[in-house]
Amino acid sequence: MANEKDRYYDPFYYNHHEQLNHSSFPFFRDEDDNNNNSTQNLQGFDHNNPSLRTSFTDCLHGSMDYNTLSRAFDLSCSSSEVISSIDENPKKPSAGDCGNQSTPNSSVSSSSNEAEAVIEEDSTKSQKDKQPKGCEDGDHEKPKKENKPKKKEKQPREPRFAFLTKSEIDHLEDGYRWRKYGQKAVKNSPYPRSYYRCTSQKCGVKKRVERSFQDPSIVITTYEGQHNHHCPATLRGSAASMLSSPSFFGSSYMGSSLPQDFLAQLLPTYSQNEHQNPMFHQNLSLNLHPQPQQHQHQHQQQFQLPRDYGLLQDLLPSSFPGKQEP
DNA sequence: CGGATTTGACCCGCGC
DNA sequence: GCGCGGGTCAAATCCG
Repeated sequence: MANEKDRYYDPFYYNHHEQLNHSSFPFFRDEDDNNNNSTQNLQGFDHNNPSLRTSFTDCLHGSMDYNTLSRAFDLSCSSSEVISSIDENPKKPSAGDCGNQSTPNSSVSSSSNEAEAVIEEDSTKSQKDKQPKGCEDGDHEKPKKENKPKKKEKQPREPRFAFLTKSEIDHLEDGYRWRKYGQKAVKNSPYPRSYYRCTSQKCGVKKRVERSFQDPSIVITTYEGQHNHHCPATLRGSAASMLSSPSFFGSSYMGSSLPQDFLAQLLPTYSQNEHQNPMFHQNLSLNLHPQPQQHQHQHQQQFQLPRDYGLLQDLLPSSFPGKQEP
């Protein structure tokens, strides 16, 4: 079914419709201002332009994981490799609060390995998963399924972000601890889909991991929700604390020359911590110019631009390559 | 022994 | 209403 919903939902839609490629990829904003702005191509963003590629990727270079960036950009946390973000939500999700992070849109992530795309899935599907069916509501000791929880009111699902990652590792390390709670065979795919939940108490973040059957080297990781706690296993030191701070962007960096200044400062700091960052060892070797050299980089890293590219545009200095002039 | 994973069963939404 | 498929539960099992 190639309806609009699937179009946004299915990562492969973009691959197959070449809306998502290295020369242009769309950014969907989950704005109320919907639709006219629902798609935003990165005019002037030439991924083949080395200077541009490096300007952004360099900064994130191998040293930042998606958690870091997502925090920095007020995103939900997720794992590796991201290049672009697509929001299928025609309307503002406004959910996924889980606490502090409330600034909408914008999604940036970095990762290891070579990412193909990032898609924010929508919350229109069922949300029965919102609450555990048969859990603690007292009256059904024989929980197992026959508890008809009297029509839970339709509660919007958390925004979801799907990451396409080129990796041989299914479950990519992202610094958070996950517990697998399910696995399902995927229709038309020999590869199963795994379901994980954040092990942190009161953190309802979930993620699904599956491998593309069309390109088995690609792992599709879908995050749902936002962590309401700090990443337990990642960034230590200054970069971590800086990025973890909700006020980070709200302070001196906001509204100024964000990417270059911010990233320029960030990178060195973080790089010092490379050896401390577990992710770095695992899959953060970076290849800024993906070329036939995969043999030496089993995992390559790229990252994604903020989902709300428009917002980023505002923050970009005019000298930033690829910045759109108003 | 406690936590994580596996896995079959079940629930639920959706399309026909 | 029925079947399908996605998502979740929870008992069993594994593992450090």
